[in-house]
Amino acid sequence: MDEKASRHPGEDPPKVALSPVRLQEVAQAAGVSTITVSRCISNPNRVSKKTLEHVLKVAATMGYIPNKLASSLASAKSMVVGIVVPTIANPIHGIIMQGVADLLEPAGYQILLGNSHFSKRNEMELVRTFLGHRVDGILLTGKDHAQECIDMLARSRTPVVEMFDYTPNPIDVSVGSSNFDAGASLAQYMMARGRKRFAFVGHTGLDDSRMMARLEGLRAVCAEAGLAPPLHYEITSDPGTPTGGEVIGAILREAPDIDAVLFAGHLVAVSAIQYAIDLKIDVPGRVAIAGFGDTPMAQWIKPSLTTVRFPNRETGVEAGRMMLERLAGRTPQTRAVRLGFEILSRESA
Amino acid sequence: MDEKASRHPGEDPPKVALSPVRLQEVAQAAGVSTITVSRCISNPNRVSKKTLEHVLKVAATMGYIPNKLASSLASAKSMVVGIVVPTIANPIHGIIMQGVADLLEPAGYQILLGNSHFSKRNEMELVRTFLGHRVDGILLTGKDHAQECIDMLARSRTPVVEMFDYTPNPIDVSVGSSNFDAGASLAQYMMARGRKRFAFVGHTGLDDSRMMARLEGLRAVCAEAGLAPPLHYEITSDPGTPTGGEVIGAILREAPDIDAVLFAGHLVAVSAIQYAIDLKIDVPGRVAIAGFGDTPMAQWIKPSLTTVRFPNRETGVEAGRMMLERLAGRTPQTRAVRLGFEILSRESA
DNA sequence: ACAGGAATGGATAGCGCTGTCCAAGTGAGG
DNA sequence: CCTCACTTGGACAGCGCTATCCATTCCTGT
Repeated sequence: MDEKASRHPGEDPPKVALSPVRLQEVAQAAGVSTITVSRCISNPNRVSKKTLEHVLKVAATMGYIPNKLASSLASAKSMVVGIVVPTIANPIHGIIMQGVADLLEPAGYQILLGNSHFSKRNEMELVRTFLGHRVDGILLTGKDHAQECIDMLARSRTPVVEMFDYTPNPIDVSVGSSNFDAGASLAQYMMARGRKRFAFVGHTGLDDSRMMARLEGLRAVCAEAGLAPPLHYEITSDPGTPTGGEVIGAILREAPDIDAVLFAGHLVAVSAIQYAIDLKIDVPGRVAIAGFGDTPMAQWIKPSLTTVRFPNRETGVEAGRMMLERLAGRTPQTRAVRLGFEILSRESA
Repeated sequence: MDEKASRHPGEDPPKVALSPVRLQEVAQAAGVSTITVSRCISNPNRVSKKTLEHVLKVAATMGYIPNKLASSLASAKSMVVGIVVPTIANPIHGIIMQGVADLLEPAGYQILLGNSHFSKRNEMELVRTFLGHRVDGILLTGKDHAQECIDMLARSRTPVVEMFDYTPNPIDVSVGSSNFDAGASLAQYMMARGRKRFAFVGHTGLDDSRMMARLEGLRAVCAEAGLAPPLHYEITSDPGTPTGGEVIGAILREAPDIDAVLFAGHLVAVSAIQYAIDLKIDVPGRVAIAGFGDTPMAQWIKPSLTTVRFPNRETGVEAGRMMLERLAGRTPQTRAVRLGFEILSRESA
């Protein structure tokens, strides 16, 4: 009926891949106009029940799958949100993403995923790509971003949720916990139990600013209490192969007055406890050990690990909720949501 | 110059969101045609160096971000691949995905992510959605899928990589390890060390068929060796809160001749060892304990856990490699790649 | 029986880009 | 100086869908 539908069966042999069924073909088969089929798919209540059922049946029979590319282009809504994490291999980000996904997927949004590998530059490139895909929203991990990235985001008017770290000045909206506060609280917890000389073990390099913020929190509390500034031991292990344990012996040898060691990661902290047991170091008698982040193992080990639990899943869920709000065109009254953390007081400190 | 470009500056006030710069506007500003700009973006070597530089500079100045929706629609190539995992919260899938992403991202592909929550029905819906987005390829976790999903995939002619489980009959191509073989190998390892009476602990419910396959492998080896069939203890804990430890006491009480316990998960196995120590059960003297899957903790615990290491990252990398092959239009000679596993012989068995 | 409005379906014109085909410019050889 | 191959840029026609506006139909109240 339309010359545009230049699919002359039999004229030339079908291409290698049989091209997918189009809206127009469904319309033709169902004896209605294209727009009616369109409405059946995306606006069912603008069509009578009878037509709807008929069209849907024809569409199903033909195996019709609407082309989202075309619909997104025409409607300027992609129903896709982009999310940037430093690395998916880290379960923390997996859990946060799961929280996000659990909110967004039921609402009909798809997730475009990108790994920044802790690089602001990569993050910016990912944001550019996402913007190219005309995502309806973008979730970013952390609070520090390239200025160019921030500008690009602002110009695009795309809803942005920054998550994980608490920041009072988000690009758009944000949700997270304060690592400075976590470090400070853990220090206070230790001091309340009589600890006076602190060491901090972690690698503050690549992993954005979180580790550093924890150390800063510890430092601030020590300074305020008139204690000696904490010793800082940098370890540069890949995740999964911590040498954190080895460092505990060295610390006690080099600085025997140390009576509390904070490990930036939970994995290192657990391994340190194991090492301490092997070395017959009394934990927490001789030295208290604590970490950041929780893991099942932390409670099974003897002595069990005192640590800070961050609400990762809650962060993801809240981030998803906020994104949904922004996607609906609303602006939440609190643009920066501060989530707490919990000191799990166990045996090691 | 073109009436179609109906953006009369100043005629009516700009809309709430300043609409993004279009190819045509860049072309106009650079004094070239639209197609030339298009080529500068996606086919730079079809344009003279001089024009290229000029156009790129203009585009950068204007903050031009090409609309991938439009380009994908026009070129029938989206540069997006979809990937379905049961849940991103599980680090195993995170690691596999990281492997996939490490191959695909540098090649310019974006990743559309979906969680099936262990449901074939959800998986099918995700596949349908992905197909709607006209992804260039789809990666699926596991080897069991809804028939309708398989048919849909076949009809679409989209490259498909099934990963994680080994299957000799993939929809398209596949890569993974055999859980049956892993169960069998671990059983043989145990038998070679004199173990005669086996128990298997795990929850074979939700988590697709992997746990079951491991048990089947164990069963087959027991049968072949003329041993009593293994006892099967079902535990139904959520991940992260295993009650695996508690079951070990019960097993030894109910079936005192058991001298080897296989745990379907590594987390449960580690917790079981902790419990065994508490209960003063001699491991591996009284009973050997082993698991599937490795975790840093497995080697730190005393006694350290004998377990099967699956090459998760390698699986992801190989899956990414195969996808890239298929995306390039090539079909690898081996359509089903069988990756091995490694029995990490440690102290607990 | 008939106006008035809701409910329903259709025609038209793009969304922003690229594939295809063609025109113009460029340089080497005769 | 002209022809021929080659390089470079452009015009045109869609990709498959939806927004907008318009034409029906169908029901209600008077």
